[in-house]
Formats: sequence, C-alpha cells, structure tokens
Amino acid sequence: MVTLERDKKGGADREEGEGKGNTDGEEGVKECPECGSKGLIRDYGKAEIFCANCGLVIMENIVDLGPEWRAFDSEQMSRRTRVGAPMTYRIHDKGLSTIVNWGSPGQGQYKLKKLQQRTHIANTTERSFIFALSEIDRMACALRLPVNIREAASMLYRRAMKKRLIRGRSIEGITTALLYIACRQYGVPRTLEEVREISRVGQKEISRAYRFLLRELDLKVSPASPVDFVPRFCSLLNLSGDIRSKAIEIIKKATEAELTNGRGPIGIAAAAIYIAAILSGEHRTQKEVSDATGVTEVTIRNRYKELSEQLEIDVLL
DNA sequence: AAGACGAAAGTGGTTGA
DNA sequence: TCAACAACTTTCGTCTT
Repeated sequence: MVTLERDKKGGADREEGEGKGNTDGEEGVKECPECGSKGLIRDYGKAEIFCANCGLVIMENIVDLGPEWRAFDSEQMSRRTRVGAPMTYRIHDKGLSTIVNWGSPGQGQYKLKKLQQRTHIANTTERSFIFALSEIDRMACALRLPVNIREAASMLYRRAMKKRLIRGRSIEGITTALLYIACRQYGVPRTLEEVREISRVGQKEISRAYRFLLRELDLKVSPASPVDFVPRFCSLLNLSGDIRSKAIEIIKKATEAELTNGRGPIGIAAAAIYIAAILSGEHRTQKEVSDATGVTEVTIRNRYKELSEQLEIDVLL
C-alpha cells in the first residue's frame, strides 16, 4: 500500500528569487558573496558549497531545496515527493523504499490485513517520522539553511526515536528544537526568535524540548559567540565587509576584556555592529539595528556604552 | 520631527537552598 | 518548590540635532 514512487523531475518549477542564485563557475568561488567569509564548506557528497558563516548555499547541484508543502500521511508524501537524492537521512527509510504489492484479490487480502494489524504501530510511528522530516525540511527551507544542517537535525531525530524520546511530545516542538541545536552545532546560530517565527509552536515549548533533548541525548552545545551572528546581521543591514570585520574585531577585544561575560551574545553583536557602522561613516540608527537583530534599543545602548567606554573607542557622530 | 538617552517598573529564565 | 537574582524588555519623559 505504501508505494514510494520517486518522481525524478527536480524542482524546476521552483526558482528562488532575491537574486541569491549565484551560478557562476564553481572553481572561481573563493569566498561567500553574501558575507565575504573565506570559510566555505565544500560537501562533495551532497555536491554543494555553503558558507560556514552565514549559511548561504553558494553552489548546489541538488536543485530541490525541499518541499514547501506538508505531508500529513504516507500517501500524500508519496504522491507529492519529488526528491531524487541519493540515500539520505532526510528520507524516512533512507531511500530504500519498500513496495508492497496488493497481489491477487482472493487469498492475499486476508494475509495483508493481518500484516497491517501487526505492523500498525510501526506504521503510525513511521508516519509521524515522515511528518517530522517534512517539518525539518520546511523550517530549514524557510531559514535558508544548508542541507548539512537538515541532515544533522534529521539524524538527531533518528537518535531521539531510538531512545523513545518522542512519544508523548509534540513533533513540532522536537523538530524545531533539533534544528535550533543543529544550527548552533554548525556555528551558524539562529536566534530563538527567528526559529520561533517559522515554527508552529511557541517559544516556551521550543525551550522545553531544547533542554529536554540536550539532557536526554547527552548533547553539548557551547554558548553561541557574538561573532557568529555578525555576518548575517550585517547583511540584513546592508553593511559592507569592512564593517563586518571591524565589528568582529570589537567583539574580540571585548571578549578579552571580559565584557561579554554573562551578557547575551546577540546584544553584544548588535552593539558592536552599531559602533562599527558609525566608525565607518555608514550610520545605522539604533532602531534599525534593533529591528535587524531583535534586541531592543535600550540593550543596544547599554552594551554600546559599556563597549565604547571600556575599550576607549571614541564614537563621535 | 527623528534619534538618542536613561530611569523605572515588568518579564522570563536560571540558580541554589 | 520557592525565592532571589541578573539580563533583558517595555514604557515613557527628556534632551539633542
């Protein structure tokens, strides 16, 4: 009954706008066109290159960026799936699909019914697993995350399933938290707010699942560095590479001076960018920085006062 | 009028008894 | 489980450009 048919027509109907489709020659790519970082990760297994800093996928042969739809059951999944990738953790049976034949109507039916009863539990967990994978894909898509991170999140979900951690919890909460964790592990952190916006559950549930999974899967996630947020925030604010490196420099000095202890990394990043922009004559208002980073103007002010005073940076308007 | 400033009260998460 | 606590937010009046 579950016949997974692979539809080989890639995602030709789906061309990303926003002018980010950089399809120049692969050999020429030395740095990220988005943030200028040299930290490009070439994943030849997936035939793609992405920026470790901002997560921008620069080169990708797998055209399909994942489904924009939601599969509620196996049937929908099979009808709508158009993923032609090699074996992957993102496909619920690792791509090795089983085809069940209906056989001759006479005696076959009874056996099949029996089989279906026996495997009923397996089918429901499988169905929710498929749903989880499509959720991970949907959210990763919305956040423009590279395939590696989706893979990582999917693998974590497998581990959670093996440990029977899913039962009795919302799949949305678990998948959102796992994606959040995967981003952190890959040094491309998203803010909790960004993740919440594209999730179907609230912040409270995400946090609960996050703590739960860290504990139960024995994962270690080091606190995010403010530096990790700088490239993305800078590009949101249309700031040049000069400012990006200047902001990172400020953050490094601040870290050495232990000004960052106990402070939220996002606030530090926001303040450093604010200062760097002013120093470079590309002024951004506190409001603009606040909107891009999600921290309030008050916090930006507090951090930027601390940084400029302690590091003796003269910020003259 | 817009931006920057800072005081004061409120909120949600962490910690330690 | 509860209370104390620090970081951050909200709100709002004032000053500066």
